[in-house]
Amino acid sequence: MAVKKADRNLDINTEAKILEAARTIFHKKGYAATRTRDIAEEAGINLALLNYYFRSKEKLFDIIMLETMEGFFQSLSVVFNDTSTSLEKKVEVVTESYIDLLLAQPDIPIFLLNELRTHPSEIGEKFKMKQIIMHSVFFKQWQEATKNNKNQIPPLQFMISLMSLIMFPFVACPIIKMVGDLKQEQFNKMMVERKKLIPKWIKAIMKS
Amino acid sequence: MAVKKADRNLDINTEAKILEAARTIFHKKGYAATRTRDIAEEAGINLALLNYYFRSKEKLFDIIMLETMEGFFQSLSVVFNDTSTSLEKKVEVVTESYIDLLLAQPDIPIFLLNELRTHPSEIGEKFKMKQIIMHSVFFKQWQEATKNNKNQIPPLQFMISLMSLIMFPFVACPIIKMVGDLKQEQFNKMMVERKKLIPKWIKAIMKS
DNA sequence: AACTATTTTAATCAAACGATTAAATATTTA
DNA sequence: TAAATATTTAATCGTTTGATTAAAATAGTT
Repeated sequence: MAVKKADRNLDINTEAKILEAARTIFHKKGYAATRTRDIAEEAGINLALLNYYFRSKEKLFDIIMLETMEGFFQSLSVVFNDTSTSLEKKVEVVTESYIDLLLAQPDIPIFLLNELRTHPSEIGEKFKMKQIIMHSVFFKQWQEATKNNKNQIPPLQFMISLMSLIMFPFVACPIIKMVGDLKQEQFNKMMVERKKLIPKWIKAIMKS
Repeated sequence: MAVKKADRNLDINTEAKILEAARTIFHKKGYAATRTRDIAEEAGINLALLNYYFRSKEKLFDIIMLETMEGFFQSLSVVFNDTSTSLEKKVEVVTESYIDLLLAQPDIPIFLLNELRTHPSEIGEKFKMKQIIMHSVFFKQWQEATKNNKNQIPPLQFMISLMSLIMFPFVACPIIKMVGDLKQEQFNKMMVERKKLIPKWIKAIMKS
């Protein structure tokens, strides 16, 4: 009896196990291609248990979706509103921290983008992304830094480009590996290289 | 009777109608979220007819997938191997033609990327993308142009960045619209702006 | 130990979905 | 025109899938 109790405590909360399995499968396959039975199997539990804890596939998905978006935009918010760092430093920090994040969890961008495309975004509206990004310290610094350029680059255009350079390679990973005939390890090495390249390029763009 | 025949000729080939409907729905929802009944309804035909013409959902999908990839990479191949234009001109042409393509069919990049992620790529291997891109005139010109730089940018890194700047905004369209509080029309206007911005930025990067 | 509440399972339901069949209609060919 | 072929439909089959139910196992409490 005592042993059994110890065993139970070892393999975490059942709820947590289900959530972890759901995260894995949803991130990998997306909502539509995911079967609740897959999640149950991955979690090592019965299918009925999943519905007992989370009522429905959609409710479970909403939790994962919300949690994923939060995790993804939080880092951005923190870095962008640091009043103690320069614009250039922010670019370096954002680039480095996001590439690290994506190396650890490469499925997240395409998961988010693909689900936001299909699911008309009830979820997305919960985030005050507009507030977080458009009124950030980063944005004010950018406008300050480029106000003397003849052709000032619109802040949103700049923002989009920075995020493109950081995130797109992970979204396009399968194609890049095909075109460049790379294995996962070589691909990752390239992404690490980009931590240095992207800030350089951004500086070059700002001076233009 | 003559009238009926005329009617029939008007509404194209039934096969073509089904293909067009399949293209629309698959591009919009992806394979897993698409129901064959949706395609039949969109095409204005019976469900059985779809299977009569194309045997199965998967066979129909493969046709659309192949056709979509071909269309998407062909333009690239043509521009990249034009021996009569300069490197800078090629960047301009690629940027402009691809942004035009994506303004007309904005769903294509995320459709392709998402399907390539799930479906282990039997399809992808049919394309000799490596040949097309890595041995293109464009690549040789790039290496020539940057060979005197202290830190030569690896061609594949450059290629990735160019494609990122062009394509990612369309993939991230829903988020960008949320962050910038934009309507579709305003978003499109921004993309048109980028036709001029991206070649400028690329030049700035090349000089660095 | 006895009782209650919680957790887990096996079995099953009902709807959704891809696919098939057999028959009807239209078109082409002889 | 008659026979043969191609096109289209209504009805339905068999699986898959999300969800439920009722009962068993376990944990917690007195």
